[in-house]
Amino acid sequence: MTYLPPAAAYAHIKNYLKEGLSAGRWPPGTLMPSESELVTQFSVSRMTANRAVRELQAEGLVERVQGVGTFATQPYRASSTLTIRDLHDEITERGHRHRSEVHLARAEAVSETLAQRMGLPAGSEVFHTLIVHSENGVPLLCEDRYVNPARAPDYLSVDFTRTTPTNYLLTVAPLWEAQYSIEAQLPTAEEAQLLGVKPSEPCLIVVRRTESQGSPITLARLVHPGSRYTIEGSFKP
Amino acid sequence: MTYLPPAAAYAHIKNYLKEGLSAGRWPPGTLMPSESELVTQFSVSRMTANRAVRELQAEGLVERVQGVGTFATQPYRASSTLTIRDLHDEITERGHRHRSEVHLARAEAVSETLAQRMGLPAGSEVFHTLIVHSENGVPLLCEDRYVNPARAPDYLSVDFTRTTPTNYLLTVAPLWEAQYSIEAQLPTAEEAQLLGVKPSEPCLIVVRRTESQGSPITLARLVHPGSRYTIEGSFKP
DNA sequence: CAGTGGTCTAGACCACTCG
DNA sequence: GAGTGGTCTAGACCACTGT
Repeated sequence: MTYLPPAAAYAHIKNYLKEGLSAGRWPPGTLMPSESELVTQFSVSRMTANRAVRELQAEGLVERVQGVGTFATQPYRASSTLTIRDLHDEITERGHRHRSEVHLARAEAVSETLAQRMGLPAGSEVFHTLIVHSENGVPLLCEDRYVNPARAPDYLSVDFTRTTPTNYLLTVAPLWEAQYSIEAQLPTAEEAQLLGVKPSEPCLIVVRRTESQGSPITLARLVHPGSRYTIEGSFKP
Repeated sequence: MTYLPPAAAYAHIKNYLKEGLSAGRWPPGTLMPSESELVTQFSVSRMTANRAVRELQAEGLVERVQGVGTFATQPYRASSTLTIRDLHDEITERGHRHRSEVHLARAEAVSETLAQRMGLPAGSEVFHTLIVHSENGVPLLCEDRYVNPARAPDYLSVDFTRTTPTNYLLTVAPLWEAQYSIEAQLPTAEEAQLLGVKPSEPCLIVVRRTESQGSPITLARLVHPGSRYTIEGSFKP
């Protein structure tokens, strides 16, 4: 979106509708102008009006029902774009030094519960890594990760002091889907020791499971010391 | 998107490009097919090819540069849609009972630091509420909130045992922008007491600042007991 | 200059929903 | 049947980038 001749017509229409929504005309659930109304009101072709409304739909501001009309949405779903970044990039972008310590990297037989959580057949093998990431020498993340060998057969041969599992897995299987949970917990004794924090230090724990095209890729438990790490973000509707 | 005649042409093209990206053709940064190439390859009009590529751009899968071409993106930005839900809806959707206890609701003069954090002029007044939300009688959230009176003059007269501040503020000022941070911390002594947890219990703390059209709306500190609450979500690229 | 993306038009056909 | 959204076309003009 670099080309903005004083203003594109579809953008005009989008603005008009957005401001109207913001101002409370068209309360949630009410009918909004139809495409043909916009066509006459703004003297544009239908494709242009359509694009404006379709983009609002993609942004979640309106709902459209074929044969019926366009409706303002209940905006409590204020969805946002949470950017999951690779910790390595985050650190180096701050101009700091990132280092990884690999404490474990091996193949294991899956336990029953793990097989279930990952969606793997019982009795199969998984790759298991335990890596501590630090920023300028300060431990920032303890990453306990299981990987589906079928999706990343060379995983164990990767040098994780040079790249991160996240980064590597993105090259092997881009375009994934993920479920995550974020919670506050005390670390396990081992995690506390690896991170160099007291066992009583609250930690921010992200559990993330990713899959691609229906088959699981990885399950990771990311433990951050609460005193050293926060997730930040912003969103616009 | 209810109407899918066997398959829309633009969707065909999107799929073709997505699968190619997923398969590793067009590694990150490389040039992708131009619109005119897609036009001949798929026998469609340029508008149709354009729509396919434009939607991929909106999804963050490609970058486009006018006069140059379309490029595959570095996918480490795996952006997602984090849905900020109203706790009341979340609880009632589980079939449980939500109750709010209002511990504080008054106007105050802003402190200097608060004025700065909210982006308000020093010396002005703000509304301040402190509400504890519980699910089936168990405290789940301690909500400490400051509100800009200019944006919600009737805020203090709202009955917060019947609606939530989030809900009310959405009706007053829809379409907002927000910055948030998520961290793990110990609660303050007051918060621990209000939530009925030990002061040593890790808490998930979300600090959210919202504004709309450049003027601040509210600043909230949401404290959840770590043992009772997790943020969950999923995303697809 | 040729090639790219950014936008727009004036039609068109279709599927769906409602009265 | 009238009105809605969903899609598509075959052109067009423009701005930008490279060589």
